[in-house]
Amino acid sequence: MPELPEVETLRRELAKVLIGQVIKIVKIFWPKSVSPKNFAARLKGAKILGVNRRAKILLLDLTNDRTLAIHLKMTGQLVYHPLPFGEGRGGVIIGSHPEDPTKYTRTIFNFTDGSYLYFNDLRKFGWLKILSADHKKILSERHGVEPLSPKFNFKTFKTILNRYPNRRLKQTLLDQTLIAGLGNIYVDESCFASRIRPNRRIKSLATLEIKKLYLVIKRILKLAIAKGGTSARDYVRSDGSNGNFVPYLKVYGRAKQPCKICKTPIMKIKLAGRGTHFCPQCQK
DNA sequence: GTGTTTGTTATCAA
DNA sequence: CTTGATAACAAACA
Repeated sequence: MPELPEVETLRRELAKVLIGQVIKIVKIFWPKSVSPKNFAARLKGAKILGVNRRAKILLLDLTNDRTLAIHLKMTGQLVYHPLPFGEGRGGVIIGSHPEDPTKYTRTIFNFTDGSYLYFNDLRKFGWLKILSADHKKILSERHGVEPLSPKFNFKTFKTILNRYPNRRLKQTLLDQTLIAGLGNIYVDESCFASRIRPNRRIKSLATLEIKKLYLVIKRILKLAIAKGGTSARDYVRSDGSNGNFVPYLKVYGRAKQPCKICKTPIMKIKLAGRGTHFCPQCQK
């Protein structure tokens, strides 16, 4: 369930270790995850010039004006190993580590300095694509505003919401073509923090409610990034460790548990096809 | 065997 | 065009 804060955490961590790396070997264990067909051959010898993010997609900018785009979907992981197994690490040969390759490792990148990047993905929904500059632009244009960019101001947000006035709030917040990067966790958390029920129709929202929602979306995303993201299930950081945002979750994954504000049991319903958590007392 | 988990796209229906 | 629902992708877990 990597959403914006999780992918941004990975982007920051991987930028530190991947920029300047040259790809030596690519091993593919699940070919359906990658494209085009000559994926490995195309990447061999490519140098990583930049590590960026658009929506929930990680973008490794390469030489030759190509970009390796990575979407983790629900269960994808990117784990970086500074040194090959059995070597280095203080000269000590060590056994299995939590971040070692698993039965869910779908692709391995080996760099010329001996380090590795693993793409793990239990459910095989994630993908890795080599994009031309044109296709990268198309990909970007398919997505809406970045909620942490200066372009995401209150006026813009109101305009975006009003695009579909009859939708339920949650459906619009999840719509990647309108706002890029929110997923099930941060939508539920933002609705709670703004005290708005996620099933409210957009057109019923008061200006003050929209203002509150606008502010809490930015606040929650920033805090979640600062904590390294939410490891509710499969997501891990680039060193294999967990993110630290779970203790800050107020409704997501807390069905039937007492609301942290009023003690009322958190309700869980199905909305926009997704499990949706809210406090029936605090949220109106 | 059943329902649930979720990001995204496709498809169908009103 | 809007909206809502469902399936598909795939695997694990209760």
